[in-house]
Amino acid sequence: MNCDFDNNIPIYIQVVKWLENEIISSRLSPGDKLPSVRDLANQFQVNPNTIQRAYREIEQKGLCHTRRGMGSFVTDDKVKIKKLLDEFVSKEISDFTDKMSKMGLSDFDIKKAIEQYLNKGEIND
Amino acid sequence: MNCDFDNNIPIYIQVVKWLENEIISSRLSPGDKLPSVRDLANQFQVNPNTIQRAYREIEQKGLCHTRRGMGSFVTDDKVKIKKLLDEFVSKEISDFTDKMSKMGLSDFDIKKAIEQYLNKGEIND
Amino acid sequence: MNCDFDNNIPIYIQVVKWLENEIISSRLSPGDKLPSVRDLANQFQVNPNTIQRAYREIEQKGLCHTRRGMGSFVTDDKVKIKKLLDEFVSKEISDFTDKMSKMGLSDFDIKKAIEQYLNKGEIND
Amino acid sequence: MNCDFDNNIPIYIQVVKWLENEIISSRLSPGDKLPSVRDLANQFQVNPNTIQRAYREIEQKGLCHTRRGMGSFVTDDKVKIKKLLDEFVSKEISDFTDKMSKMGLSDFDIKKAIEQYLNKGEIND
DNA sequence: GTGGTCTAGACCACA
DNA sequence: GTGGTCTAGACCACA
Repeated sequence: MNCDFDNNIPIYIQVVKWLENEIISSRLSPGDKLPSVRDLANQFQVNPNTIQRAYREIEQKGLCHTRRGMGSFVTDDKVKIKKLLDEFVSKEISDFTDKMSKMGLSDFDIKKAIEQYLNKGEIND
Repeated sequence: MNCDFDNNIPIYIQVVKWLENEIISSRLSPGDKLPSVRDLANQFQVNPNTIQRAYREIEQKGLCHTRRGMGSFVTDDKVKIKKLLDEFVSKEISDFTDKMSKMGLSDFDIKKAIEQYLNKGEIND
Repeated sequence: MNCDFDNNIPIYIQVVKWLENEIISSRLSPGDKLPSVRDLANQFQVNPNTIQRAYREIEQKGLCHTRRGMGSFVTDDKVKIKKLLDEFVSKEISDFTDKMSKMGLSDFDIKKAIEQYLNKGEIND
Repeated sequence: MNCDFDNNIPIYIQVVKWLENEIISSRLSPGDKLPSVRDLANQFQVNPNTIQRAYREIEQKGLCHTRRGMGSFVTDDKVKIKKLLDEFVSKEISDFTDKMSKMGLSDFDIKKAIEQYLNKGEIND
């Protein structure tokens, strides 16, 4: 994240996305404590209210639960997390291939472009 | 597009993206007349001011020019359009693979997932 | 309502309850425009943000939808409204009779007490 | 009670309500020893300070008195308890019928709904 | 320390 | 005019 918010999207939405990302990618595990509202506000240099709103949203989605005075914790529902991960990956793939198709790339072009991009990375490493 | 705007992003920005897309994908060719502000406002069911603003933006980017009383026309600068297309494709590919990597997919996983998705489409067609 | 909030319950929750009440009791009909955020804030003498939060909650519950720049409108889903009314009435009745039972009143006592209370009203009118 | 607190109301207030309820319903009789602060804190899984505060409140209302080293005891003032019971019942009845009226139920509807609800219980028992 | 609510007020998007 | 986001900062509930 590194605080580089897109100015055209509400900050709290971007924080929601970031938190969901942390959870479904397992960088935060079930039961883990999320950073405190104040800490994250400080880290991202935004108002605590903005962070709080983001936390409220992901709590409503059932991705975490809050214990007053103690903090917020990632849900223990591993099935839910897995399902969200699968949905996320599927959606990204279909969005990506759709965009490429609209730009005139054939399926073959798409596969080739991906492979070239990934191989380039391998050589660089 | 189909008028399904994301409520969290200014509509004029989404219209800009849509117009750029039309141009760099060659659905609108160099020299083609863009739809009139009124028509597009009507089609997207938004305020003409919003479309106006989008047109102003892509004109500033040099993607179109306006001729008084005649309308707006796609730039004739094919090199510029081609360059934008290449940049767009590169950016989408790197964004996509980055997201997949962050979700824990290896390069091999990514290629496989793409292939599966594309093959599925072939069978269905 | 008349602005007499219970100090022990968050104001926005009380506003949510009030709005739900207006809708399920049909004092506001499907499609009706809700008061503007600013107007209601003024009427209840609370901060617009507080009212906005209440509106956000009932929108999430599907009781209204918001059109930017135009206002919020009661949902057209009459079935949903009817269902909520039925649930509300059932819950109030069971809560009420439970409380009365816990206070030692028999079913007969409860019926009698209700009748006496209602008849008293009739005579007074 | 069963520890299912409403998160939107201070817990100590909910404990006060619960204790008053125990007393005016005669589940706790005049002179009876109230549970110790620690026991109740343990039973409700809340901080002892919270229970302490609730006890202070009902002591101020004259519903119990504390004897150093012995615990808290329900007041012996039966008249006071009876009066509170009557007030409670009256208030609940008028609140209930008011709510039902606001939902558009006539007096007849209210009586009928109560009777149906109570009869249903009888059959099930 | 940690979360929750609320206010006053700024500024933006859209009609 | 109408809704939406955000900030700075106060004050409360709970551990």
